[in-house]
Amino acid sequence: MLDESARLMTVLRPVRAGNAFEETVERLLQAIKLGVVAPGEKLPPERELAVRLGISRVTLREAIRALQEAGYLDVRRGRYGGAFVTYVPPRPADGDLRRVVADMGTADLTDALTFRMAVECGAAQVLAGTPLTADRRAVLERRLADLNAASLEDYRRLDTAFHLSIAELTGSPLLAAACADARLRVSDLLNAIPMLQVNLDHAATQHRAIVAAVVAGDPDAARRAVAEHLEGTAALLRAFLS
Amino acid sequence: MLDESARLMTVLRPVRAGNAFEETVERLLQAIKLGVVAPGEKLPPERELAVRLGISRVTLREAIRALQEAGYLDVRRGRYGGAFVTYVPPRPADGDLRRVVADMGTADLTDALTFRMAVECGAAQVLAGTPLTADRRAVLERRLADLNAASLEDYRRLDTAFHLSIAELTGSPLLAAACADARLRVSDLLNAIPMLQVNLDHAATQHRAIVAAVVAGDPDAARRAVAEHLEGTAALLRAFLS
DNA sequence: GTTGATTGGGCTAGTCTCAGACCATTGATG
DNA sequence: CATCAATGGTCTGAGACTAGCCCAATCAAC
Repeated sequence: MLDESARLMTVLRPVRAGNAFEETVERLLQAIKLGVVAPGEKLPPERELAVRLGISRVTLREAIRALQEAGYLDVRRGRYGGAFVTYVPPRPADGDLRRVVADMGTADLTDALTFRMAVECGAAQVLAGTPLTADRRAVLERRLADLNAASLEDYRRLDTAFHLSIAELTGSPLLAAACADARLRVSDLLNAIPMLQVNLDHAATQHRAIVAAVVAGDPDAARRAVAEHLEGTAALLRAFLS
Repeated sequence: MLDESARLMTVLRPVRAGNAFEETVERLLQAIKLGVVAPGEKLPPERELAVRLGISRVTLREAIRALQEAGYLDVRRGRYGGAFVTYVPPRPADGDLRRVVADMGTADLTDALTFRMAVECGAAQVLAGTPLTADRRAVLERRLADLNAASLEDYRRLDTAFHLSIAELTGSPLLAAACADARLRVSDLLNAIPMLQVNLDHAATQHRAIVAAVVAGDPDAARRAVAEHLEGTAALLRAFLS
């Protein structure tokens, strides 16, 4: 990765990650696992969703059927029907984390963690560096409050919502997409980490620090706060690499 | 973008940017415009390139033919033949910038600038935050020296190389790809900006500051140095939005 | 109940894309 | 000058994907 060919690797990477079906399954799984569509809610109607995803309804339906058979969705016909999310993130059990880490491979893991660190810090910095309108500030503080009031059941979903809103509030779709992508790549890991009260308290303090720095308009502090927050996760995961 | 639906927009975005042909043209144009394949050099052989891009040779050849007809490539048959890059970035003329900005639209422009700011600052921060081996440090300083010694003809290409090596040196392919993507989205803009000596001198100072901060292992300073550097470009472009 | 709007289910004809094989050209090498 | 390896040029049959259409089920409203 040190020589001239690094950029060839970067730019001449695969144009498509797989076929349309696979990519669609992946994308829907994103929406479900990131909690964009919460358990009990339903996906948009097939026709609308197909347009949004830029694929045909046939392909979308194949993907939905795969997720249905895998137990993520419950599809019901007729008016007020739809594809309802049944997936509830399982409570992490001992050994889950080690298994997930082993499944990913150390290279992908460090790549994902590095990527997440860069884009989330960048997003926080950018957001802190621009004047925050009152309503945007309200959104951020609302997400923080929601997260602090969350049950264990909802915690990961609302944590995701909080983190992603930082990127969304910058107003850059590209940045929001990058952060969503980064989050997804570590979501299996996060779901496998036991949620201990001491860790949650620690995270809550860090979340408040992030919001405070953003509201104060201090890019350096925002960057540091996010970095510190993510470093906690990274350090925990790195312990499993040795 | 402030409500719940922001994440729906983010996650349920199009699965594919277009058909395989269009995406391939775009990707090859990246390689050419970013100077990954310099003028006079040739692309890898079709068979190899098709495998790398994950597409069929037929589709790749259609893309190559399009770029040939558009004047970017000169394709020669036989041994030692290949698709040679003929494109040389044109010297910016007055009015180019205004036209390019108008073509992009203000929304896409601010999106691209914001995205670039976030990922490049994030990359510099990450790189500064990890111990730099001697050879990696040498690569970075080599790129800086190359850039400082560049002719006007080579400047943009080597500037790209310098900026991208920061992301590449983090060792994260995802981050490298994000930075390459960000750079590409502003490359037409950068190419339309007249290269004035005073600006080049200014940029050179900032580039040195970035390298110094990275080498010193100071993430905050690195982040600030990159932010300041990119802010110059952004400010110049924003002037065309009013 | 009947109706009507909304939603999933399914079919078909046509286009895009692919894998693989074979042909044509070039030019360094012996 | 003949050879041959590397490279672009071309064809074909199969599979993936799409657009558009109509059918079937459901359920609130009347």
